[in-house]
This record gives sequence, C-alpha cells and structure tokens, in this order.
Amino acid sequence: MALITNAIKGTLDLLPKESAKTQYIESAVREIAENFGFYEMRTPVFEHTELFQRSVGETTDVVQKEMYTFSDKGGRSITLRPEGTAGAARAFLEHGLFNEPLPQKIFYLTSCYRYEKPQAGRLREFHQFGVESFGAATPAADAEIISLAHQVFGYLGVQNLTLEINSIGCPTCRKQFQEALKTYFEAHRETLCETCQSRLSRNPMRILDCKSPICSEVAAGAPKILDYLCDDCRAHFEAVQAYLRAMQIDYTVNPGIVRGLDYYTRTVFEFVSNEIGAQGTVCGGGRYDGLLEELGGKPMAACGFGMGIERLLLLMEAQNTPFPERKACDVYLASMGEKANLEAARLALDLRSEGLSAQFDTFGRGLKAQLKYADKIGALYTAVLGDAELESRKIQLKNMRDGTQSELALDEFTDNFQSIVIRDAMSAFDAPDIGSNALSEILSGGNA
RNA sequence: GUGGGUAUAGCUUAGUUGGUUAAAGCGCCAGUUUGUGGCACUGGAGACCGUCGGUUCGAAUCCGACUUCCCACCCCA
Repeated sequence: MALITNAIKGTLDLLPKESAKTQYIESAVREIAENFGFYEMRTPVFEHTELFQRSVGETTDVVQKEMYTFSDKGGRSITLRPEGTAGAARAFLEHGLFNEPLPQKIFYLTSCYRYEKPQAGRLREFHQFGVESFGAATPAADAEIISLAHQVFGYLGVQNLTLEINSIGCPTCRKQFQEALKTYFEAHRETLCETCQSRLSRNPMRILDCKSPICSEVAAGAPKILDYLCDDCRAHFEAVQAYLRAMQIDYTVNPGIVRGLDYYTRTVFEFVSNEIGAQGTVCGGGRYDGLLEELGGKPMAACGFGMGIERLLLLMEAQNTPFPERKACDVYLASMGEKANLEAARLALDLRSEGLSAQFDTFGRGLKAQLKYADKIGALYTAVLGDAELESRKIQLKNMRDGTQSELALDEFTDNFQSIVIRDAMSAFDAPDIGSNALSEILSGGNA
C-alpha cells in the first residue's frame, strides 16, 4: 500500500488494542492526584516562545536545540511546549491563582514536544503527567509531591525504581559551589572528555553526571554541593529527608543529580529505572522557587515533577505488570431477517442506555459468521434473534464461555439480561448465600 | 547533531551464486447444504520487495544517495 505519507518521526499512534493500558495509567494517576488534593489544569499546546526561554532557560539544550518553534501568521514566535511547568506557571500567574487559597496544587496530563533523535524511551511527541504545588515553601511540600509519585508507582505495581534526591542549593550558595567546581575541574582539564571540557565553561555541574568512566572518576573527587549549602538550604534538605523517612519512602542521596532545566533550586529528584534502556528517568522534578518571579509574578515558592507516561508504560511492560482488561462486550445481538435486524438495533440501544455493552451486526454477516465475530470480540453472551423468536417473543441467549443456551422473554430482555450480568458479577466475587437467594428471586421474576 | 544496525502482505519471516506469475505461518474475509462461535478443512483478498537513481539483456537480490524504524552518544520525561 503506497501511503501518501507516514507519521512524523518520533511520534506514535496509539491504536485501540493498546489504548486501554494508557487509559488505565491515566485514570490511576488522576485518582491519586485528586486524593492528594491536586486538580487538573489544562493549558494550550503552544505558548509564546519567550515563556520557555525565560523559564526553562536560554542556555539549556531544550531551548537551544530541541524546541518546535515557528512563526504564526501574525508574526508571533510560537513554540510547542517542551515541558509542562512553564505553561502551568504562566496560567497560575495570568489568572491570579495566587489569590486563591495556597498552596495551589494542580496536575496536568498532556503531550510535550522536543526535537530530539528518537531512541528507546525518547520520542518527539511524548506525554507527561505532572504536578505543581504553587506557593508552598516548606520541605513538607517537596516530600508531598515525591510521595505522590511514589504512590503512583506503588499503585501501578512498578518495581525496582530508585529514588535519588539531591539539593542544588539556592542561587547564592550554588554560585560558590560552581566556583569551587570550576577551579577543581580546571585542574583536571586534560583528563576530562571532550564534551566535559566544553561543559567546564558552560555548566560545570553537568560534568558530575557524565557517564564516561574517566570523568566520573574525576567527578568523584570533586567538591560536593552538599558541603556548600547555606544553612537554610541545608536545613530544608534535611527536613525533606526527615519527611521521606517518616513516610517510609526509600531514597538515596545522589550529589550527581543535576537537572537540565534552569529553574530548579534546592531539592531535585529522579525516579530511575535500569530496565528500559538508556533513558531511565521515569519521573523527575524538584523545587523552583525563582520561577514565578522570573515570569513576572511576585516571588513565590513552588515545586513539582514531570512523569513520562510512555516510559512508565515501557517499564510496566518490561516488568509484566498486570493491567486490568478492557470491559468486554456483554452481549452480541445476532440477528437474521429484516425485522429481526431492526429489533436487534432497537434492543442494543435499550441495553446500552442501561449501561450495558451491546453490539449488533453492521457488516451484513450471516448468522454463523455473526457468532464467529461475537467470539472474536470476546462477547460474554450472544442473543440469537430471527423470525421464530419474533414470533414466540422469546430470545435465545447463549453463554459464550460454556456454550449453554437459555430462553429469555423478548419483551423484557433488557431487564432480564441485566439481572444475569449482575448475577455473573456477584458470583465473580464469590457472593455469600444471602446474596444469591435475593438474586435468584430477582431472576425468577421475569424469566422462563 | 554524531555513530552502529535495519527495511519483503496488517504481523512474524523465507527468498538459494542476479533469471519468468515473490513464498509461508498468523491475522482478515468467505465457504464446508438448509438458524449457532472456539477445532479442522477449502477458497479468497492483501506486497509497485522503504524511495530515487545506477550497473545489467534481466534487480527483492549488486552499487550509490536519501528516508524510516531500532539502539547508543548527547540531553531528558
């Protein structure tokens, strides 16, 4: 088949077969966020380019080479969001949410766009679940969002994730640290890899998480940020850890954690896996006390994280995490003959309005083929409807799992079928005798 | 942006040292007598062999470029 074109590089189509898994993750994440008091915010896919330059940082890789930026017809420079925090912060300020009760706790579940070379766990369009706690300056807020992410992983049954935390200090203590780093690495300049040599002037903190064995050996002896934290930052970091211990969340302090977005201050953290390839960070975030002011608002503390949905899914699949099955078709209405076809359509609508999943033939198949189809789509029951049934006002109901067949009154089909579905659900829960007695009463009501 | 690998029906693959209508399994559709799924059998649809160009009497097969997807660097979720 010669297609006109294919999907854009680094993008994925989510087909019906796979969408149930993603929906499951999304609904889990929504529910947990709300349990924590975080409510959804939706912002546009695109923003003024300047927003990301100011928030993510002019010198970051994301801004310098990964953004989808274009001019619209009005000559504005527009950028597809490369991450979720900037838009959320903008909306928070624009709508005066700082006048609402603080902290304002929001979450988002959206697509993000980064022009990168695709590889395992890295796409050009990907999806993030993110959380922001605006206005909260205390260590409890850092710990709360970390525990939220932790709870998501626990709920979904994800295993073997390590939580790594660090503090990169506030602008004042970080400056001193960077000076110290620079002089240290300057002394080892010759042994560093090429990229790290260029990092030396740009952002020496990056050298700390270089994967080259030589660089990491040099980095091991480098000054530690934790030794340079000012008293406030140190106390904050200690308190975050105290909260994590109190909530029994395992973590390791990794002084090498350096986030690539400029807005971070103090706490930074990552949930990392080694089971999904080189891009192992499933969730990353931290505190960004300077961002709101940087965007033109009053100084206000905040923290948040982003979680990669595709990476999470990848990880769950790698671990064979069980997913709930998509709701099956309760009943397939197999019909033959013009009148029966019409009756099937009417019945299906009736069943559906009662919240049952019902399907009928829209393909023009014969009876046998309809049964076959019902089997393929996993229908729990098939109702056979022909002239004879129309005549006798009784419908043949076939249980597709055991093949048994029974007769139901056509005129009360929906009600009768509904009780059967309820009975099935009860027996799946191993219903006690009292329950089934009550049910058999219901069942004997309108049923032959 | 830099490397390495890859490309044949919807999917997974076969295709001999270039040689006629490119093959199989799965999947899809239909049938196996009259109104009943799963199993089996039979048949059918479905591929300009990633694209363009080159070599050749002749290219899925050889050569080149481009593209795709995969993996790693880089960076990040």
